[in-house]
Amino acid sequence: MTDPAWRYHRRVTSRPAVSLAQRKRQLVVDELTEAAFRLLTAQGFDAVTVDEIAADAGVSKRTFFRYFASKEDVIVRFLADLGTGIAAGLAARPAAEPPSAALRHAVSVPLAACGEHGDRALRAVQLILRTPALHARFLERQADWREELSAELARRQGRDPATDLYPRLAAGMALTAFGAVLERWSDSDGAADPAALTAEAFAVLAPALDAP
Amino acid sequence: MTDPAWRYHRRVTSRPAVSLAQRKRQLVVDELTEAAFRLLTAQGFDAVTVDEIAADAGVSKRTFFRYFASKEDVIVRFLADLGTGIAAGLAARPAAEPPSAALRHAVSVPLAACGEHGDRALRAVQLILRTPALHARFLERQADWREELSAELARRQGRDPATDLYPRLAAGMALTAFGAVLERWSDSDGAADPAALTAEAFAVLAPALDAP
DNA sequence: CCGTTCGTGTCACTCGGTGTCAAGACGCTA
DNA sequence: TAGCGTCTTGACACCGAGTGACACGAACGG
Repeated sequence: MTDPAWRYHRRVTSRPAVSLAQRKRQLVVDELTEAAFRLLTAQGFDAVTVDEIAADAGVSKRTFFRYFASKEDVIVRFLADLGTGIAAGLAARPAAEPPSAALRHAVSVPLAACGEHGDRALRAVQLILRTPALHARFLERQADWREELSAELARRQGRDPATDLYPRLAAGMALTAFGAVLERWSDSDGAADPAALTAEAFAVLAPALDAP
Repeated sequence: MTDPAWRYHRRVTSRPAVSLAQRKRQLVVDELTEAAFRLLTAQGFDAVTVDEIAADAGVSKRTFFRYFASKEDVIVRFLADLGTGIAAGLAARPAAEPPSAALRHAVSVPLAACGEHGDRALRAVQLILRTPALHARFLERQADWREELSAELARRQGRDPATDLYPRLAAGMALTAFGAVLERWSDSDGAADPAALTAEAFAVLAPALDAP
């Protein structure tokens, strides 16, 4: 799950690039995720038990918890994985770029990934935003992203995060924008353009983000 | 719990101002909250069961859940109740006041209440910020506050929340400041001054909050 | 004094989540 | 090909959060 790209590797030598065991593990992950999505989106989060998801995927409940930390994890990971690269995305931006533009690009990475996945990502977002338990877990993840973003911002601008509130606030603002865009996108059933919404949101935040 | 002021009413006629049943209920709430605080702060959130809290307060587990929706609720409610008035606090500010100042005052209300409760509030905040399960629930509450704040901001400025991102973003910024202040206050073991931190945070946000 | 209402404890149950263990599949080596 | 260690799995037992049902007793109203 950490690097989905492996799935497209092809065996070129007598030894496979990825082991059989790895492929089997990925197969189970996919099957479980698929089953969870189908059942949860159809019947609601609370109406489906972990046993049902596991049975639908053809494994035991115990095995489910060997792959996912919690019932929420199956769904949240879908988005959460997208956000892990957010701080790295910021680090990749040129140092001369103003914070508002750099942060906008960093946040656009997971947002763009959302758009690509199309229907699956949209349903995940809608399910998360409408289910309190999932929403809570998602916010927890966002708090982790905020720490990373904050640290990277402090490094980038040579600020001391222990005394200076700016990095923490700027990271929070960027994620506020992220959340707002996700909400609009979800409410519009995918009709709204995430990139346009992001630009609009950062236009509002820019005066504070780029203040001297 | 919705109106703690009743506790200070005194009986002036032959009929008590509040019924015996009400006072008994409040007594149970206090006892349960007290027990939860003592046990959870001493041993950690996961190391204490609801049965233990209930037994310590002299009631059954079933009764605990008649007063609190979940184990997290006992602690989170402590802060959550403070935040319910945030939107009302904003509504009470003069219409001519710039958003940054109005929001700062609105957010200061629960923050000031924190300072008054002294040690109890500090321990609650520290427990919440250090316990993932509690943190998640707290963030959920904050999301509720954000909706209220957002609606009140839209009303206040005559903006349409369906098309205009500003109210949603401004509310998010205010709560980002709130969270940052809480974090600093918690990390400093109560040494930092919430009011000063709040002023500092809103100085950063003001350019975006008050932009034309 | 009696019927009603309300709060409570007990019991039984569901479900999320974990520890343990034995059995099977795989890879390596002789 | 037989044997051996490693990894994954399912089965089972178990804990704790949370809920529904019911019966009991105390307070309230007539």
